[in-house]
Amino acid sequence: MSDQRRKEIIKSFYSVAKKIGLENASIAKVGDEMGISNGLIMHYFKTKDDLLIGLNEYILERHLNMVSSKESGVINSKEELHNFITTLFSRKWNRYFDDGVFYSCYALVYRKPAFNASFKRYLELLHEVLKDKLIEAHTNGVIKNNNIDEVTEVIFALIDGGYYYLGLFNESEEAYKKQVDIYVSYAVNLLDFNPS
Amino acid sequence: MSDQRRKEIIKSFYSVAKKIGLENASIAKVGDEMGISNGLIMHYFKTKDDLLIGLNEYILERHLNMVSSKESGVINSKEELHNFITTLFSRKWNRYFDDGVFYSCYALVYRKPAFNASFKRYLELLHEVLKDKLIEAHTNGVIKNNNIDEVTEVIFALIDGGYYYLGLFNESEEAYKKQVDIYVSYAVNLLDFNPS
DNA sequence: TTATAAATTGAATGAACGTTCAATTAATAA
DNA sequence: TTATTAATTGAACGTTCATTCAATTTATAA
Repeated sequence: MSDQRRKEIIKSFYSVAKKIGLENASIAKVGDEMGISNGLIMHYFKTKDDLLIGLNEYILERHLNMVSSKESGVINSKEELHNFITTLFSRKWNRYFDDGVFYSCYALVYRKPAFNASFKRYLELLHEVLKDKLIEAHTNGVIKNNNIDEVTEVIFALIDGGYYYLGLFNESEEAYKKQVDIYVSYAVNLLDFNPS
Repeated sequence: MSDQRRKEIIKSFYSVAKKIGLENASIAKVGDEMGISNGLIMHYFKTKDDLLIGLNEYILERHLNMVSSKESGVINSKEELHNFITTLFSRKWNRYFDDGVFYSCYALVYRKPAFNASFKRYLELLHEVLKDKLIEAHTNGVIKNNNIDEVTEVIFALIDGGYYYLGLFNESEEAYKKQVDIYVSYAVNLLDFNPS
């Protein structure tokens, strides 16, 4: 099956990029990692750019799936919503997920239209996930704020900006956790909880 | 003068990276751009990695200087503070400043300790600029909120997260401006202005 | 079994890469 | 002027790069 091989190649490309950086990940190294010839990779991807686009889509889809699956539960209480938002701020994602490769892909957004389109779609879907959760929380009377659209955007700016800043620090430091708490508490404050 | 040549080379490296991406900017291309031999570049930078580190420091210093110089005025009114914060959210920076190259550098933070240290220092100084402004505004009775440390961090998360998201959109779109307004208004709301 | 298609190989291509270095030119000091 | 140092050249090195392709193996269908 051709689609499966393509996915295998993308995964190996990702694994190589993780180790040595996206800018150093070459076709030959992916071939070595997989124990196949470089010619075979070129058979499934016309150019290296195609492979890169494939990797980008794979990464974004993977992240989106992880976030979506986390939110399977229904929001019926302040605690549940608080937990969900805390999860969004956490760095546990990057265990399945390399921050360096991710930002290397993001950087391409400014030069390669395919990356821009991919990222845009991904981010809009990601925001949708939180938005749906907040709507649910509002419907269930957990929160009072009904300006869900705006609050979603603001919370996601906090998430992304916080992630960017905290990428410089060590997760295990006390200062790291304190900083996350600040972000989470300001995010939660926007929601105007009903007394429970 | 040796230091000046080094800076010239870094600037040309930056200029090449802007055009074709940091990952494609080679020593030979920088030499071509400057009309000098590639050997000369290696004379001023032992390795390409040294040149990359030089570029990173140049970019961050440049950004920091631009923000610092913007804040020369004293904050004596709500309007002045509002203007300053709006400036921080704006994308006018990237006229002197390539977003793609910037994020490519940031991505290296996760693999190269020198980049991590550089970025950390830069971001902490950058936060300091806003913090000082807010302290000033508080001293001058413009704002009441005296939890300046936290508010600074939250506003900067909004700035960085907003910048990240809006990088996908066209600056001239109406939606872009609306989104910036949301970020700015939420940032300003944190400050608890005195009636003027 | 045989014919056809798909998957895979691996060598070859030319270009570009970072780096080294002996040779040359320009600038500075004695 | 001459001696010394610094700036600069450009060819050469060995490697790696993405890409091409004819040849071969493996799978599928008739």
